[in-house]
Amino acid sequence: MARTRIADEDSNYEELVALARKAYLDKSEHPIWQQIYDRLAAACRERALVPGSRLPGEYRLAEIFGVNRITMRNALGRLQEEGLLQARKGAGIFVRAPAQRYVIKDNMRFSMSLDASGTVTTRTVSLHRRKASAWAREAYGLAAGAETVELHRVRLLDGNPIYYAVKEFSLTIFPRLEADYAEHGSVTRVYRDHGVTSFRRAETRVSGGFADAVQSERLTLTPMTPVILVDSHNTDEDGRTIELNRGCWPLTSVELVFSTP
Amino acid sequence: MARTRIADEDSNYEELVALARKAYLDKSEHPIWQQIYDRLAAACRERALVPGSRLPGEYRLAEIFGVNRITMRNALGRLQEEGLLQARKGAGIFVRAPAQRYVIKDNMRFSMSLDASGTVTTRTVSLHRRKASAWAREAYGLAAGAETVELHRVRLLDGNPIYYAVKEFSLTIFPRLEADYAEHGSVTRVYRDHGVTSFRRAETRVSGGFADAVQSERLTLTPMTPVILVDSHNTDEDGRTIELNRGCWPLTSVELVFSTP
DNA sequence: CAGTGGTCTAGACCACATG
DNA sequence: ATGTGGTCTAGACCACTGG
Repeated sequence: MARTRIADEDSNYEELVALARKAYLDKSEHPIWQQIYDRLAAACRERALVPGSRLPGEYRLAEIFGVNRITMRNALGRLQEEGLLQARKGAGIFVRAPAQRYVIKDNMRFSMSLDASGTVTTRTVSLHRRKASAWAREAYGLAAGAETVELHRVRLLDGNPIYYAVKEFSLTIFPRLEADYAEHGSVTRVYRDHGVTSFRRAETRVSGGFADAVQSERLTLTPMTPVILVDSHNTDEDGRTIELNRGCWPLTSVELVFSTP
Repeated sequence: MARTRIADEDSNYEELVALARKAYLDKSEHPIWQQIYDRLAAACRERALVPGSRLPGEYRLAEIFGVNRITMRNALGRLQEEGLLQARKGAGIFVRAPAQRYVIKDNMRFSMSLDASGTVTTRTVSLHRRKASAWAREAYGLAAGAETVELHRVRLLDGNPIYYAVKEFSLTIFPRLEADYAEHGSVTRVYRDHGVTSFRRAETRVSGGFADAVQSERLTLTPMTPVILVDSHNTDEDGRTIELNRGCWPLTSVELVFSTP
């Protein structure tokens, strides 16, 4: 593994030197940092820089591109905002997968379905009890001290995280949730095992914000990166709320489609 | 007018001095720029800094807060990203209205309705013909050289721009659009005058991006600020597409709600 | 411990908007 | 003509990550 990483870094190095070779345009019209940004952004999107691999350090990069470290940082900062790179203090700068734009159809009847060209997998981060949130208390009609179950999951496209969601369930509705989910790893399976055969997306709220520490870690983004937030809840056929969900996407990685049936 | 602006700037100055008076916390835990950012963000949200007014220059601000100009710029940069401030080269730094989060309900039957605590007004930026876009050619079934009409509008809350939209119409469907809209300033009126009495939102696509030059100017944002983009189209009762719309919101200013009837 | 990214300072030149 | 924000350089110290 370390073997391939080194190979990746080496191939990155050559690619970067090639990118830096071209002369800069007149800097009064196009700032140097923007030209560097453009070249790196293009390289990321073309996968000329290997997703998951590490870049040389900032001093080295500045040297390669023939600019001051601060100028280099300016370019790197924008690339992080767009989710093309992720810098980790003490560790280095890593190439993220370029943001393919996902198309998510929310048909208001079932859960979101996802159109993607790659392979989508799900990783369960944690499943644990907590004191019910205010949202949950209201939606499920719980008393102040009640417990709920929180499920944290990350969706990955070809191994790259693109969606982080936190779900909160009522133990009154799904008493065997923990064992059930642990065994099958599926929420719809939990539904079925508790007699819920039909459900629908009752409401979806979309807003924007900036990734907090947890969200940025899960999505391998630099903290404070802009994200799209999705709050939603599902109801069963009787109109009872059975699931609360709060999801988070890198800003440019998703396109949510709402259409009439 | 210049009178009140000066008064605003003076009151800003005193507020800023007050904000800078408090000692900074240990900077190894909380970076100085972040502490300055926090204080200014809070002041903007409380409207302690007057929306629309100008701040002192960066050198002066740095002096007030007792830091280097670059450190000050770091804080100011984040505030611009969040749409709390707007810097204009050569002109100064201006206070934007704090981003109240709007709740927009899209019920899939009529056009979006907007819940806001203030007064919403609409400003028409331009109405002109253009060569049909690819999107319009496909949606309206137009030939390659066909003309369409483009309408640019800005929505304001209490005078502050929060939404910028570009609509593209077919002249085949609305031949008298230009005169009609010029006279009444209403799209639904244009619909009615052309015999369209019932219509619905057929599809809404939500995504994220970064404001281009035009969008940032219309929304009084600093260029490259993150925004939420909304593409949608309306159809008449026969299912024929009659309107294409591309809208743009400052990232944290809107919450789009999609719910089942 | 060495190397990394994060922060901060100091000083300089430029293009632009405004009066 | 002046002052503005935008850019760039040079050098420094820190906290963190990793081997």
